[in-house]
Amino acid sequence: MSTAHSARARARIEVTAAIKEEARRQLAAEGAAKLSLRAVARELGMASSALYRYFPSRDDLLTALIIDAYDSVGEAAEAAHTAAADDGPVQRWTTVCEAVREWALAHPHEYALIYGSPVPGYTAPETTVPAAARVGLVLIGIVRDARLGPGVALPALPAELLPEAERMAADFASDLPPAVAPALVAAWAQLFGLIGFELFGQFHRVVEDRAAFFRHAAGQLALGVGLT
Amino acid sequence: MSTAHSARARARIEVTAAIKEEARRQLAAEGAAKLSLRAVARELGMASSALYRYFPSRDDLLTALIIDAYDSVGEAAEAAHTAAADDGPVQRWTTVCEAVREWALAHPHEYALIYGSPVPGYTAPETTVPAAARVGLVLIGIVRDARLGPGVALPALPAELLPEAERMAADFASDLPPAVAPALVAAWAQLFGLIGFELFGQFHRVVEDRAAFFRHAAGQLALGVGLT
DNA sequence: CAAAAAAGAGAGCACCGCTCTTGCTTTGGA
DNA sequence: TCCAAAGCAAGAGCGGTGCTCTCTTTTTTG
Repeated sequence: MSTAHSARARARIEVTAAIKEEARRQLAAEGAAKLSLRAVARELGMASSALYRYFPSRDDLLTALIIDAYDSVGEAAEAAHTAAADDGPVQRWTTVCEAVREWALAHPHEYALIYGSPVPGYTAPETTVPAAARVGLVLIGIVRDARLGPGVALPALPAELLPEAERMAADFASDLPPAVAPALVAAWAQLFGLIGFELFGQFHRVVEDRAAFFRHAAGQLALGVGLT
Repeated sequence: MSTAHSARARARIEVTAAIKEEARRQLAAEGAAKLSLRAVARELGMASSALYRYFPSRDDLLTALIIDAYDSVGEAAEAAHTAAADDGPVQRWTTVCEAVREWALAHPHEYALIYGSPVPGYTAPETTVPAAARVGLVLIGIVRDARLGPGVALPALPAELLPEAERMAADFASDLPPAVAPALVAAWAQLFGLIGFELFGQFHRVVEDRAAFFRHAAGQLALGVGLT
């Protein structure tokens, strides 16, 4: 047996962590495109071939970084959520959105890795799903906590969207009215549209005071999901 | 002189077009990351070094493809706009949004090239700006044509956003009330958030009937910019 | 203690972007 | 008309990449 306490197992954990750490350094410095296994190995003083004992391919290393990035932004959102526990729903929503934006501005290459175009052959492994959901869960939680009654000003759904909305609600918002689910998903996607456009330069010469613009847009998103 | 009519100049234009065509083929087939100058040259039966007479670097080739992609999606939006000239504003807005979405679904790698994470060393040249603006101009035009009066249900702007909104309006919506400008930019970014999330797999196991979902979300965006 | 498993190291393959040098062809002015 | 200049194609080569294979060393385990 012995998965945990042998010296070799401990060393493996440490080396794996060191590889990821150095890879994250290079990712932050130069972007995913320039992340090189050989450079990581060089920096760690090991032969590049030895690195393949820990990550069978460059894509596997990237996948590990992707999961970490999802967890990192998820943690940022959760921390902002708990820190704003005493505020009203709209304020709480806006605070979480701003936390996500600030995480993105602080980690642009990591953001690009997870919310930009898929890097290699673009097959996001199933492993990343739970980590990817964390930000969404925080947003759902805010709406859930607000316990909006059925009378809130959410527009009626068109008939063609009704089954989809009920399926969505059953999946991840079982205690909320079905009309909320599509609005929530849309706001979730739109949030990252705003952040991505800012980060990737589409707001160049279009938006100057980006913090104020984002705050207002995030507040509007909150209204769109029925928060008041 | 002689820019146009020498045999050499004609050949240059043809070869340049052939290179871009083959590059676009590879881009569509494998994505920007796998686009290789050597492979393009190989496919065209020329030495890879000869290709550098036409594009001084791989990034320059990519930039040319980026501009073409912006023009392509811009044309799609404009065509949808003119085709829907008889519809009401909301319907027209939705139609244009759907045209952009369909272009993205048909050209995913091109979409990723222009709206995903910046590919190489991420310095979008100033040349791309006019092409990049085309979709936005179509959306502005719809709102402008709708000639919404000041009484439309756009929420009041917070004080901190007022100067920014006036600057925006002066820049690209001089004949519209200032409150429209930030709403328009936000809707523009959110539109690509919706499309990007669908295209890059974030809707996996979240949204099933994506066309219906998108149609509804696009309609909500129209309301958000004051269309009725 | 010996066999087995894990890990490191090196050489090598095929590919990449890019540069430099060497010839050949077209062009345009004297 | 002829000839220098400019434009173009091709080849060799440099340093880099991901990845594989083989060989040796180290650690774990029965």
